[in-house]
Amino acid sequence: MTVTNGRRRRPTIHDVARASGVSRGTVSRALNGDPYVSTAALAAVRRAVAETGYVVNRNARSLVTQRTGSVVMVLSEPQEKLFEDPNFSLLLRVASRRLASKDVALVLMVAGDDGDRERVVRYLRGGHADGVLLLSTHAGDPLAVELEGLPIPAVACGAVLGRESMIPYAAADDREGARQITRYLVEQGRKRIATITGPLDTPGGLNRLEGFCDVLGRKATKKLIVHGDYTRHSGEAAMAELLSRSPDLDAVFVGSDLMAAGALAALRTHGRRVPDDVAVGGFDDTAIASLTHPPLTTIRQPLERVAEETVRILLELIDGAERPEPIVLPTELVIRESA
Amino acid sequence: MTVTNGRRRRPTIHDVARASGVSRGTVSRALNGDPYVSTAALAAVRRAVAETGYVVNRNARSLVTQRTGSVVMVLSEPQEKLFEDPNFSLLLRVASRRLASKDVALVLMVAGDDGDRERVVRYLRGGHADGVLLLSTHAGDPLAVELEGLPIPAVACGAVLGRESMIPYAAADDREGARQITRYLVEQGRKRIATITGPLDTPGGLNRLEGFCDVLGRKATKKLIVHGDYTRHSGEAAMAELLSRSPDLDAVFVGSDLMAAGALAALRTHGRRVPDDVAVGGFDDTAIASLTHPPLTTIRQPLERVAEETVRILLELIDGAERPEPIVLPTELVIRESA
DNA sequence: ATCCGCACTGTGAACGTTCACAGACGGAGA
DNA sequence: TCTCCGTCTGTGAACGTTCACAGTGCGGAT
Repeated sequence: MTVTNGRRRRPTIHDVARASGVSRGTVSRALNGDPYVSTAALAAVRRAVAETGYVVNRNARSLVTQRTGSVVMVLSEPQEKLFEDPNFSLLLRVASRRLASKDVALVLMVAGDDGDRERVVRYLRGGHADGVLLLSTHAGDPLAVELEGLPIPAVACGAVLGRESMIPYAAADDREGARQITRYLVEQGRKRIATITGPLDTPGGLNRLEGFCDVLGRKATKKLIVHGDYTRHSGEAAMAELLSRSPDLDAVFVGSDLMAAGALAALRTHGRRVPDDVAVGGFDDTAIASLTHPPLTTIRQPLERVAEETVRILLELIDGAERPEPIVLPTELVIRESA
Repeated sequence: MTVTNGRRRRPTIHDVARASGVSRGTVSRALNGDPYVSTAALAAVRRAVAETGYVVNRNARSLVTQRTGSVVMVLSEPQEKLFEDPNFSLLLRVASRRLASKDVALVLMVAGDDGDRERVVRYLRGGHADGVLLLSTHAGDPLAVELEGLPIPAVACGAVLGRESMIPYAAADDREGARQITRYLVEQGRKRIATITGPLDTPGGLNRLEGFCDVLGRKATKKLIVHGDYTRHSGEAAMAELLSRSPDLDAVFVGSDLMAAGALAALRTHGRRVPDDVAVGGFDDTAIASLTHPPLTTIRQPLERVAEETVRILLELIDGAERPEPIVLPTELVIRESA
């Protein structure tokens, strides 16, 4: 319990060995749960550790084990976009918790431009992490390709388009979620249903559009499909575009809550009542969904579970497991007032 | 440029030494910018590094230098609260960028409960980081005290109440910001101005209340002050409470945008028009502020600069600088429609 | 009585760096 | 010619672990 050490130096395993009257090796074994340690030795070591305030030096350990006990979370978000994404904090929080419980440190790196990316690769090539967690990686992201050349397991949170077979992932079932809400709009008797998608190089953009088309079939004409970039502003612009193309539309499925908030603003500007004239469906069920007027009917993603599964897969991979199947988790329709 | 190494083993400094025809020591010197290296040797080393794809092993380096090249960011947010805080992503992003440019890794740890806290302290005591960045640390957080016992510099993003003199920080000028918006409400001719504060164990809670009182003086009666906890829901409840206490109030300064969104909902429920009957002022200028109806008049915090300064201070401290003065940065009134 | 295996322990080497030290070389000053 | 100094280089030791190996002692089977 002696917290303040008289010396400047931190206690080492030698100090513990001396204090407990056993050898370095035995201390190491006791600390790492090796079964071949007598109960007497174990107790002595425990006491000595408490006495000296010893904490293992991970650097020294890593040096010999070639394991770092840390993973990197890479955000490959081009610009400040991330800042607008409320899902991110949650993902980060869950992952960090999960990893901490296994005593694995979480290093965060942002890979916005080429320089960033190079830094990430250098860090990983240097062997400073045991694994990589990929967040919001777009189709064609060069990082995904570079990662495959490294002897370090990588798992994505949400599929990396075009690399689904190379990089394992856990994700929400975007396509089925889009089907759920589109079906709901149809059941409500809506006849002319449009959609505002996210960027088509993201799974959320592509898969949700596909789900939309699955339900509407040939009714999903080009005229009723506009693309946004997940920002509120793009939702507003896309909605205006849709209204000018098809003034008689009576419903719109928007690929994210934030864009839906923008769409609601545009609808108001154009004098449409929601949901009377136009029903609006969102996606994500972030905090924003209940803040809008009217509150959004939307699709809840099981983000906590996505994060948990992503981490689980990565840890298993680090422990030498074989490449797992992707995990796709069900979504849920949340009915509020906008549809 | 040889990316794929025939062997499994990563190249070490010995490999570079062999490839460049100089000794280990010279390679090390060349890599670390020691002036006593001939230009010929330097060039040879550079070439060999490129050839072998060598990356320094930080563990080995740390082992001898006693420096890790990484800092920990600790979020001491009790529950899922963080999830609701849109400032967090921004802070994280800026800090991560800033540190990356100095080749310092950012390790993220959440300190929600005692177990978490113990883990953080153990990690730091183990010497695994050169410094600590504190985020949203409340007054009386035991972590702040424990940190003072460690030989590792810590800097807070936003003051740690009660420890201002012990833990350096950079923060927005909460008090003056609150004065700005309260003054604005007064200038608009509002007579009975209430406030909803954040928790008083946070600087945002305490200082903004003080700024409010600075302007209103004895007019700031207990009856017109209610406390929330930064959640939307608490803002709604607080507003209802205020309306029942003082039905004739004509303005309210709410300590955060999210709570203000809740307050707006309560006002609507009670049939008050905003800003006609009651003017509402927020604080933060997060994305939410422009999503509400009407959009919020609020105070913008210079969060990017706060993050930058926090990181700067920490890095200087790590490099051996003396304890610096706290940095307080000016806020800005953003006028929208709610007041 | 001898031998074997089991439970446990101690020791030397290795992991990949940096750092302090000592030495080599060449040119300038005596 | 000799010495000295400044520049540059190589080498051994150290950082704090883990791991493989080589014991030791003891109880039970032969």
